[in-house]
Amino acid sequence: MAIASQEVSPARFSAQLRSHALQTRIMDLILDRGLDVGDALPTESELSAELGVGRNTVRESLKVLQALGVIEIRHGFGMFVAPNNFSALVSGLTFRGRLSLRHKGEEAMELIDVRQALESGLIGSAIDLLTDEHLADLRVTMEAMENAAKKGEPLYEHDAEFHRRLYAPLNNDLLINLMDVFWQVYRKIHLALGTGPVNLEQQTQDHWDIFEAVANKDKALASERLQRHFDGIRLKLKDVAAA
Amino acid sequence: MAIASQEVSPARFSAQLRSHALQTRIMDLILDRGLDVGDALPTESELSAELGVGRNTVRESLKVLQALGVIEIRHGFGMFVAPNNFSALVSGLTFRGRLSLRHKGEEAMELIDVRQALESGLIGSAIDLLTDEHLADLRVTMEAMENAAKKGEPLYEHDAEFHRRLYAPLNNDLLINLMDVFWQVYRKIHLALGTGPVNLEQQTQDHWDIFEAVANKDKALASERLQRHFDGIRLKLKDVAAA
DNA sequence: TTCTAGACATTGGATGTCCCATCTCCTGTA
DNA sequence: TACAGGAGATGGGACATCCAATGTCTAGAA
Repeated sequence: MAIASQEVSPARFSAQLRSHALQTRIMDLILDRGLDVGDALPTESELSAELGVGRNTVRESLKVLQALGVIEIRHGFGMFVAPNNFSALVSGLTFRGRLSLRHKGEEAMELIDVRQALESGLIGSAIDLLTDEHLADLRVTMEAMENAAKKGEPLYEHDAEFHRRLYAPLNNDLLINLMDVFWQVYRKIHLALGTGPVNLEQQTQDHWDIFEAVANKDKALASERLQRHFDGIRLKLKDVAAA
Repeated sequence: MAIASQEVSPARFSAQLRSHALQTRIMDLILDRGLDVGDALPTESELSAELGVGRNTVRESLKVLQALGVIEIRHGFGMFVAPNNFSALVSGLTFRGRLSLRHKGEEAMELIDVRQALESGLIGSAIDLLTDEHLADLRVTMEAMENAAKKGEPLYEHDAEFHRRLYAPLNNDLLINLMDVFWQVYRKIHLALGTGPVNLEQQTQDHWDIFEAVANKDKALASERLQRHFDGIRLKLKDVAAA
């Protein structure tokens, strides 16, 4: 079989393009059939037959699509169109970050720059759309963070939750996902470097300050305090990297 | 062979985790050996032997790493640590965008929001670091855009180049890559929708306006004009999606 | 010295086989 | 009747092996 003859089979196209083309064909198949998030894809064997390529080849593309967050593979059950989620990017970006830290750690700094720009740039819009409910959620998160700090527990999750909820009013999944990715990458790099001494109280106070500005709907102050928050993170990262 | 017995072989771990673990092992191998961008990885067979898994299995993970931009695979030659590049993300994000357009196109709008926040948020820092050389590059790009517009050619590439150069002073590869990804995704979605009527002159003038503000180092004005630029894009996208 | 053809190493792809994870449904029991 | 447990079907996971395709490098000829 292998009816690859259908296409002109340019043979000059680099293999990389062929591989990429297969991924595209599968994505097109999903779109053409009107499959939506949660819907099941054909089985590997069916895809292999329909696309005229071996099952291993199909599997390689499917794994890539899984890594790209396009589909979700459930062993023994089937494959499904995945909900939006960028967790896949974490691996790649983390690798980049760790690779760069061997040199000068510049790329890790770039990541902070992007986070800073995104967050301080969007805080104004977020405040515009902020409701009392959102604010209540934020306060709950802050209280949880404070409790954790008193117990000497790491604040990773609460910190992430705070930033996630801060931008929830924007109702922008892409943004939330991106920020989550950056956050996780930063955390992994930080852990890989070995955490320096952390001042839990200072960290909590920083967030309370931001919270206060947001609660008062003071856009300029909130933006400024976010800027400083990231400046602090940047300095800390520089210290750790130097050690 | 298949000396998987080395590890406890938990067998209870979901397959997804095992797959992810293999990718991580390969990345760790790269980092442990001190391989740098451009260096060659062991061959597929060697990896298969070293990691104690079949070549097909290794290949699946390698394809994923390629898709994540971690490695570069050259048919018939070998595999190498890839330079930083996020082009892989384009596929996944484009798929998301097209999927969302079947509904209300919200996710495409989210993409514009993120671009707007990034660009208008960072233009200030970019202007701070702007040199005459950067400015000259920008002017060249603008002149090329104007020429293309006069000939009625599409401005896609010049548009992308303009934004790329606008933030070149920041020397932040992550940012440039991200913006490139967003831009390409936007373009693909736009093409998939069928381009509506485009006003080349207006588009060029928008960019000249931004250029002027940047050349005058007027941060506030540049930021505002960038905001309006994206507002225009957003409106246009809404029109096309509605049609 | 320069160009070309072929050997070689390495990845690309196909097929078959077996294993094992998950779900479904049916049966037996309370 | 309702619930629990297990058998079977479905379908992905892993592997071995073959051959094809391709980029590199080298040896030989002009």
